[in-house]
Amino acid sequence: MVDTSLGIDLNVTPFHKTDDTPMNNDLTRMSLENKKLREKLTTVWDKNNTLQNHVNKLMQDHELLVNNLNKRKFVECEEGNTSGRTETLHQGSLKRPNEGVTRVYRRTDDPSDKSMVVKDGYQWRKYGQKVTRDNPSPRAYYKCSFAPSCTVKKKVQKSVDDAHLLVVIYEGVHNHESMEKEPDDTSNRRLNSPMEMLKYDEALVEQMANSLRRNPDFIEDLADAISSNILEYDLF
DNA sequence: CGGTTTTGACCGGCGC
DNA sequence: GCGCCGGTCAAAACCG
Repeated sequence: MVDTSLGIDLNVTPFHKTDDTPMNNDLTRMSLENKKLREKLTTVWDKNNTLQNHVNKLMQDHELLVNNLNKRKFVECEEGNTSGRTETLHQGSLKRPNEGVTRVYRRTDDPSDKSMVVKDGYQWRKYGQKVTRDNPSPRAYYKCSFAPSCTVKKKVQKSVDDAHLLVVIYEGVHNHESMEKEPDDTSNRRLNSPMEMLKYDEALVEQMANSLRRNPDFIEDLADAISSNILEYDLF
Protein backbone atom coordinates (compact mmCIF):
# COMPACT_ATOMS: atom_id res chain seq x y z
CA MET A 1 0.00 0.00 0.00
CA VAL A 2 1.30 3.45 -0.88
CA ASP A 3 -0.14 6.41 0.94
CA THR A 4 0.27 9.17 -1.64
CA SER A 5 -1.53 11.75 0.50
CA LEU A 6 1.36 11.69 2.94
CA GLY A 7 4.01 11.24 0.31
CA ILE A 8 5.49 8.41 2.37
CA ASP A 9 5.84 4.83 1.25
CA LEU A 10 4.15 2.80 3.95
CA ASN A 11 4.65 -0.61 2.34
CA VAL A 12 4.77 -3.33 4.93
CA THR A 13 6.51 -6.55 4.02
CA PRO A 14 3.97 -9.39 4.28
CA PHE A 15 4.74 -11.57 7.25
CA HIS A 16 4.74 -15.33 6.65
CA LYS A 17 5.95 -17.45 9.50
CA THR A 18 7.84 -20.25 7.71
CA ASP A 19 10.99 -20.78 9.80
CA ASP A 20 12.90 -19.31 12.75
CA THR A 21 16.16 -18.17 11.13
CA PRO A 22 17.74 -14.96 12.58
CA MET A 23 17.05 -13.19 9.27
CA ASN A 24 13.34 -13.98 9.46
CA ASN A 25 13.23 -12.86 13.10
CA ASP A 26 14.63 -9.49 12.05
CA LEU A 27 12.06 -9.25 9.27
CA THR A 28 9.28 -10.08 11.72
CA ARG A 29 10.45 -7.38 14.13
CA MET A 30 10.70 -4.86 11.30
CA SER A 31 7.22 -5.73 10.10
CA LEU A 32 5.81 -5.25 13.57
CA GLU A 33 7.61 -1.94 13.96
CA ASN A 34 6.40 -0.91 10.51
CA LYS A 35 2.86 -1.75 11.54
CA LYS A 36 3.17 0.26 14.75
CA LEU A 37 4.67 3.18 12.87
CA ARG A 38 1.89 3.05 10.32
CA GLU A 39 -0.73 3.10 13.07
CA LYS A 40 0.99 6.01 14.77
CA LEU A 41 1.25 7.89 11.48
CA THR A 42 -2.44 7.28 10.78
CA THR A 43 -3.32 8.63 14.24
CA VAL A 44 -1.12 11.70 13.79
CA TRP A 45 -2.54 12.25 10.31
CA ASP A 46 -6.11 12.00 11.61
CA LYS A 47 -5.36 14.46 14.39
CA ASN A 48 -3.70 16.78 11.89
CA ASN A 49 -6.80 16.64 9.70
CA THR A 50 -9.02 17.39 12.69
CA LEU A 51 -6.82 20.33 13.63
CA GLN A 52 -6.77 21.63 10.07
CA ASN A 53 -10.57 21.37 9.87
CA HIS A 54 -10.79 23.29 13.12
CA VAL A 55 -8.48 26.03 11.79
CA ASN A 56 -10.54 26.15 8.56
CA LYS A 57 -13.75 26.50 10.56
CA LEU A 58 -12.27 29.31 12.65
CA MET A 59 -11.19 31.15 9.50
CA GLN A 60 -14.68 30.71 7.98
CA ASP A 61 -16.34 31.96 11.19
CA HIS A 62 -14.10 35.02 11.17
CA GLU A 63 -14.87 35.69 7.50
CA LEU A 64 -18.62 35.42 8.22
CA LEU A 65 -18.33 37.80 11.15
CA VAL A 66 -16.51 40.42 9.06
CA ASN A 67 -19.02 40.04 6.20
CA ASN A 68 -21.98 40.43 8.58
CA LEU A 69 -20.48 43.57 10.09
CA ASN A 70 -19.98 45.11 6.62
CA LYS A 71 -23.50 44.05 5.57
CA ARG A 72 -25.02 45.65 8.68
CA LYS A 73 -23.27 48.95 7.97
CA PHE A 74 -24.55 48.86 4.37
CA VAL A 75 -28.15 48.13 5.46
CA GLU A 76 -28.01 51.00 7.96
CA CYS A 77 -26.84 53.30 5.18
CA GLU A 78 -29.63 52.17 2.83
CA GLU A 79 -32.26 52.60 5.55
CA GLY A 80 -30.95 56.08 6.32
CA ASN A 81 -31.25 57.07 2.66
CA THR A 82 -34.91 56.02 2.43
CA SER A 83 -35.98 57.86 5.57
CA GLY A 84 -35.33 61.40 4.45
CA ARG A 85 -31.85 61.72 5.96
CA THR A 86 -30.21 61.68 2.55
CA GLU A 87 -27.89 64.66 2.75
CA THR A 88 -26.19 63.90 6.03
CA LEU A 89 -25.80 60.20 5.43
CA HIS A 90 -24.53 60.56 1.88
CA GLN A 91 -21.71 62.68 3.16
CA GLY A 92 -21.27 60.81 6.38
CA SER A 93 -18.83 58.12 7.38
CA LEU A 94 -21.09 55.24 6.35
CA LYS A 95 -20.09 54.89 2.74
CA ARG A 96 -21.50 52.24 0.46
CA PRO A 97 -18.85 49.49 0.36
CA ASN A 98 -16.89 48.74 -2.83
CA GLU A 99 -17.81 52.09 -4.40
CA GLY A 100 -14.41 53.07 -5.75
CA VAL A 101 -12.95 51.26 -2.78
CA THR A 102 -10.38 48.53 -3.36
CA ARG A 103 -9.07 46.24 -0.67
CA VAL A 104 -5.63 44.76 -1.28
CA TYR A 105 -3.65 42.34 0.86
CA ARG A 106 0.10 42.39 0.94
CA ARG A 107 2.46 40.02 2.63
CA THR A 108 5.39 41.36 4.66
CA ASP A 109 8.29 39.16 5.79
CA ASP A 110 8.95 41.18 8.92
CA PRO A 111 5.88 41.40 11.20
CA SER A 112 7.77 43.69 13.62
CA ASP A 113 8.29 46.25 10.85
CA LYS A 114 6.27 49.34 11.81
CA SER A 115 6.91 51.38 8.68
CA MET A 116 3.99 49.76 6.82
CA VAL A 117 5.44 50.94 3.50
CA VAL A 118 3.58 49.45 0.56
CA LYS A 119 5.20 49.91 -2.85
CA ASP A 120 2.39 50.28 -5.36
CA GLY A 121 3.99 52.55 -7.92
CA TYR A 122 2.39 55.76 -6.64
CA GLN A 123 3.75 58.47 -4.38
CA TRP A 124 1.86 59.05 -1.11
CA ARG A 125 1.88 61.63 1.67
CA LYS A 126 0.99 60.42 5.12
CA TYR A 127 -1.50 62.73 6.85
CA GLY A 128 -2.52 60.78 9.90
CA GLN A 129 -2.24 57.69 12.04
CA LYS A 130 -4.77 56.24 14.44
CA VAL A 131 -5.10 53.18 16.66
CA THR A 132 -8.50 51.66 16.00
CA ARG A 133 -10.59 49.72 18.48
CA ASP A 134 -10.63 46.38 16.64
CA ASN A 135 -6.89 46.24 15.91
CA PRO A 136 -3.91 46.97 18.21
CA SER A 137 -1.66 47.98 15.32
CA PRO A 138 -2.12 51.59 14.12
CA ARG A 139 -3.87 52.50 10.87
CA ALA A 140 -1.96 54.92 8.64
CA TYR A 141 -3.76 57.41 6.37
CA TYR A 142 -2.21 58.50 3.07
CA LYS A 143 -3.16 60.93 0.32
CA CYS A 144 -1.80 60.82 -3.20
CA SER A 145 1.12 63.25 -3.58
CA PHE A 146 -0.66 64.74 -6.61
CA ALA A 147 -3.45 66.03 -4.33
CA PRO A 148 -5.57 68.10 -4.67
CA SER A 149 -5.74 67.29 -8.39
CA CYS A 150 -5.76 63.59 -7.54
CA THR A 151 -8.02 62.80 -4.57
CA VAL A 152 -7.07 59.14 -4.08
CA LYS A 153 -6.53 58.05 -0.49
CA LYS A 154 -5.34 54.86 1.08
CA LYS A 155 -5.41 53.29 4.53
CA VAL A 156 -2.77 50.78 5.60
CA GLN A 157 -3.12 48.55 8.64
CA LYS A 158 -1.72 45.21 9.71
CA SER A 159 -4.17 42.35 9.73
CA VAL A 160 -5.51 41.62 13.21
CA ASP A 161 -5.04 37.88 12.56
CA ASP A 162 -1.66 37.81 10.89
CA ALA A 163 1.10 40.37 11.49
CA HIS A 164 2.66 39.25 8.19
CA LEU A 165 -0.34 40.58 6.33
CA LEU A 166 -0.92 44.25 5.49
CA VAL A 167 -4.45 45.34 4.59
CA VAL A 168 -4.44 48.28 2.17
CA ILE A 169 -7.71 50.06 1.36
CA TYR A 170 -7.63 52.36 -1.67
CA GLU A 171 -10.37 54.98 -2.12
CA GLY A 172 -10.81 56.52 -5.55
CA VAL A 173 -9.00 56.17 -8.86
CA HIS A 174 -5.79 57.95 -9.86
CA ASN A 175 -6.14 60.45 -12.69
CA HIS A 176 -2.45 60.11 -13.63
CA GLU A 177 0.15 57.48 -14.43
CA SER A 178 2.05 55.60 -11.72
CA MET A 179 5.65 56.58 -11.01
CA GLU A 180 7.23 53.17 -11.48
CA LYS A 181 6.53 49.60 -12.50
CA GLU A 182 4.89 47.59 -9.80
CA PRO A 183 7.29 45.15 -8.18
CA ASP A 184 6.36 41.52 -8.70
CA ASP A 185 8.25 39.88 -5.88
CA THR A 186 6.67 37.28 -3.65
CA SER A 187 7.20 39.21 -0.42
CA ASN A 188 5.06 42.13 -1.54
CA ARG A 189 2.46 40.59 -3.77
CA ARG A 190 -0.97 42.00 -4.70
CA LEU A 191 -3.92 39.69 -4.29
CA ASN A 192 -6.81 41.19 -6.20
CA SER A 193 -8.90 38.36 -7.65
CA PRO A 194 -11.15 36.28 -5.37
CA MET A 195 -9.42 33.12 -6.62
CA GLU A 196 -6.00 34.49 -5.66
CA MET A 197 -7.33 35.52 -2.25
CA LEU A 198 -8.85 32.06 -1.73
CA LYS A 199 -5.56 30.38 -2.64
CA TYR A 200 -3.70 32.73 -0.36
CA ASP A 201 -6.10 31.93 2.50
CA GLU A 202 -5.53 28.23 1.93
CA ALA A 203 -1.78 28.78 1.96
CA LEU A 204 -2.18 30.75 5.20
CA VAL A 205 -4.11 27.92 6.86
CA GLU A 206 -1.50 25.43 5.71
CA GLN A 207 1.28 27.69 7.04
CA MET A 208 -0.48 28.06 10.41
CA ALA A 209 -1.00 24.30 10.68
CA ASN A 210 2.66 23.65 9.75
CA SER A 211 3.95 26.12 12.31
CA LEU A 212 1.76 24.51 14.98
CA ARG A 213 3.05 21.06 14.03
CA ARG A 214 6.65 22.29 14.28
CA ASN A 215 6.03 23.83 17.71
CA PRO A 216 7.12 21.30 20.40
CA ASP A 217 5.08 23.15 23.06
CA PHE A 218 1.95 22.78 20.98
CA ILE A 219 2.64 19.06 20.39
CA GLU A 220 3.17 18.61 24.12
CA ASP A 221 -0.04 20.51 24.98
CA LEU A 222 -1.94 18.55 22.36
CA ALA A 223 -0.62 15.26 23.77
CA ASP A 224 -1.61 16.38 27.29
CA ALA A 225 -5.07 17.37 26.14
CA ILE A 226 -5.58 14.08 24.31
CA SER A 227 -4.25 11.95 27.19
CA SER A 228 -6.40 13.83 29.72
CA ASN A 229 -9.42 13.32 27.46
CA ILE A 230 -8.63 9.61 27.25
CA LEU A 231 -8.33 9.44 31.06
CA GLU A 232 -11.65 11.25 31.46
CA TYR A 233 -13.22 8.91 28.95
CA ASP A 234 -11.85 5.89 30.83
CA LEU A 235 -13.38 7.14 34.09
CA PHE A 236 -16.92 7.03 32.63
C1' DC B 1 14.58 75.38 2.21
C1' DG B 2 10.89 72.63 0.68
C1' DG B 3 8.68 68.34 1.14
C1' DT B 4 7.39 64.70 4.32
C1' DT B 5 6.29 62.68 8.80
C1' DT B 6 4.60 62.88 13.46
C1' DT B 7 1.16 63.62 16.71
C1' DG B 8 -2.20 66.00 19.52
C1' DA B 9 -6.39 68.50 18.64
C1' DC B 10 -10.51 68.84 16.40
C1' DC B 11 -14.78 67.42 13.87
C1' DG B 12 -18.85 64.85 12.66
C1' DG B 13 -21.58 60.59 12.94
C1' DC B 14 -23.60 57.38 15.88
C1' DG B 15 -25.48 54.94 19.97
C1' DC B 16 -27.22 55.30 24.49
C1' DG C 1 -26.57 65.86 25.72
C1' DC C 2 -22.65 63.06 26.26
C1' DG C 3 -19.11 59.90 25.23
C1' DC C 4 -16.95 56.98 21.85
C1' DC C 5 -14.81 56.31 17.54
C1' DG C 6 -12.86 56.95 12.91
C1' DG C 7 -11.14 60.38 9.96
C1' DT C 8 -8.81 64.79 9.12
C1' DC C 9 -6.21 68.99 10.15
C1' DA C 10 -2.24 71.58 11.14
C1' DA C 11 1.83 72.97 13.68
C1' DA C 12 6.20 71.32 14.86
C1' DA C 13 9.87 68.27 13.92
C1' DC C 14 12.56 65.94 10.77
C1' DC C 15 15.29 65.01 6.63
C1' DG C 16 17.80 65.24 2.25
